[in-house]
Amino acid sequence: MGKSPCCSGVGLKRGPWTQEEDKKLLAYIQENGHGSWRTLPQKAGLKRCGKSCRLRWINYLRPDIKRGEFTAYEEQRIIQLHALLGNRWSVIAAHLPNRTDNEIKNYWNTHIKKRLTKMGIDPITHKKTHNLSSSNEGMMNLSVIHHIAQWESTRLEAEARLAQHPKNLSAPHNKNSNENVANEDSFMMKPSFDILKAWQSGYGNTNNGAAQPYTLSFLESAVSMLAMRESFKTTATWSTGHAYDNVKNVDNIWSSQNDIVLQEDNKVLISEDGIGDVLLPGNVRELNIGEENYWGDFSFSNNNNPETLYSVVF
DNA sequence: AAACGTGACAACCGCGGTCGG
DNA sequence: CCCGACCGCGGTTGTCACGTT
Repeated sequence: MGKSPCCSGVGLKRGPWTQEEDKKLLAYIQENGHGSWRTLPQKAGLKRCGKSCRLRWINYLRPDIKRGEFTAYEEQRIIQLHALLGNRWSVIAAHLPNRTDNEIKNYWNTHIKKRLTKMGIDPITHKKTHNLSSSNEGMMNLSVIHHIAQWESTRLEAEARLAQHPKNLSAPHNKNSNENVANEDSFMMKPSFDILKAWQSGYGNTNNGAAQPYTLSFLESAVSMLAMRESFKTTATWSTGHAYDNVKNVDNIWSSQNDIVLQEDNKVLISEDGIGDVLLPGNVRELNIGEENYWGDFSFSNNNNPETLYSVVF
């Protein structure tokens, strides 16, 4: 369409913003709103192009932006959303309150991408790329296997939903972004949120130093997780006061709510008594989590219904 | 202390979609 | 319907801070 480059105008400033410029932009928008970005710079007394102003506002000056390090919860959420959505940063950002798409994109490129690669996971496809040979091989493999299984699961579910309701696939870059997100929440995003519930109870320790338990939820998956089942096959009777009371004889022991606690020293305490909440001496197993994969993963299956497999993420 | 390398992230660029005349 | 202006997105680059040699 032959558009002129936005920031090539004569006399327009480029590069890092000064405090003075920030003040001018902030003051103008707080007073008048941004209106047309094209005309804003002149009105605000800035020698910048509208595009540059918009970017500065959206990615830096906006008052509702949350800055600082990403929490483990946010990181997990990014990974899961990326597995489902790919590089649709704006959609991913819509599900991480107060984070910008640019910030998430940068964080992905500089942190998460490298970590996944190191774990032997292709950050684009979320599939395993090679065998691991680190000292944490066992744990790393579990993590990788689960990551892949989870990705496959979300992908298959999303595809199934798409096949059932193709017309519901909203067009990208909808002008009305809120509407767009709402559609995805109720439709495309559902599998992802099922998984994400696992992290919603918080992370690590509380302010007073007490261990904070996780609230776990489970995603039924049709994906074969044989490798993981073999690794952790221990038959135990499982009975809890929680939502899965009716499930007995679970292959693996990690199953009820509130009985897994992540400690600061990268270990996980697991209650074997199935009571949850209270980790009684003698009924606790200690489990090392790989140095960087605090999404250390486990699954268990229900012997009464071998077809039903669950994934647990913490 | 200087040069160099690396990581983090802010900022820019070009493309495609949307809207209004 | 067409076309140009505008906006928003994702990929890429630039800049700075910090660590290492």
